[in-house]
Amino acid sequence: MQRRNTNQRKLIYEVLKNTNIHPTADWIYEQVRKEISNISLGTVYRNLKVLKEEGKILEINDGKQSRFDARTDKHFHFKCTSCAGIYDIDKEGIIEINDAKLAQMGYFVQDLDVVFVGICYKCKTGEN
Amino acid sequence: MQRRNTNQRKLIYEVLKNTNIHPTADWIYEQVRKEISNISLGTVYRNLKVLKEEGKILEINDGKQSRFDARTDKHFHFKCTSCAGIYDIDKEGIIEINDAKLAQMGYFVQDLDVVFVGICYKCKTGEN
DNA sequence: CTATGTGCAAAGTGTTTGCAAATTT
DNA sequence: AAATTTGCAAACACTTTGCACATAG
Repeated sequence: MQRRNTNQRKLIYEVLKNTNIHPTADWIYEQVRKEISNISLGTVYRNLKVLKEEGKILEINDGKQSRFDARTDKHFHFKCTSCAGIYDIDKEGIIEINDAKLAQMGYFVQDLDVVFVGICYKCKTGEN
Repeated sequence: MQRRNTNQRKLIYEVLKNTNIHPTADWIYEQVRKEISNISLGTVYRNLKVLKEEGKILEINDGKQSRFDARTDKHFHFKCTSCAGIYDIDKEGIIEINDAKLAQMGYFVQDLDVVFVGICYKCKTGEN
């Protein structure tokens, strides 16, 4: 399939690249609406799906809603139980995995989803 | 709130304890229906919520559906991309986490969700 | 007896889709 | 010109909820 580079698609991707809050489709829709006021939510969903297929963005499953992330290099997430914020955690030096043991058990790991759950600095110190 | 031990609740919990497939609410509903034929899906959802509040079961978020797990001790999951099965992975000797570094970064970790994604033995060897 | 739980059906929420018109290439 | 994409609204899938009746304690 020969993809087109529509304004809608470009802008949706731009909006997502310029935030680090891992937004929902609805949040992206509201942002994009500021520029393309008659865009529909369906178009946002369709383009997020396309961008995901192209490997340009990731879908994060957070409860019943999907969130999206334009950062596609391998990294982890931290979810604050107080403010519900999702933060990026660089991979390096955080986790060590025993792949050999997993393979021995019959699980051939290709990917890894890690979500740390806890309290972020702001919430802990009452800065909010 | 003073909880009652209804047949519905007991059976839902039993069904979930006796499987390791991390079923959906609907699967549980179908099983329970074999014994209590007029139970409603709403009752299944309500009781799963109660059991979760009581800490007896866990809710696992898998795409748009919730799955449930009566195993509440700390463990990880492996999700096969081929058969979509979810398997339990014992915690021991699988992962090493640098909590100190995370705390240093301002993330105070209380819990950890890990999902390994890959191919299970059965799918890899074509046993299915 | 009374607070808690149930079955039912309707409503809610996030997401997807069919279609005719519009747009990209 | 042809194929892709759009806006719109309706449809969908999963989950929650209001209510009158039932039941555990």
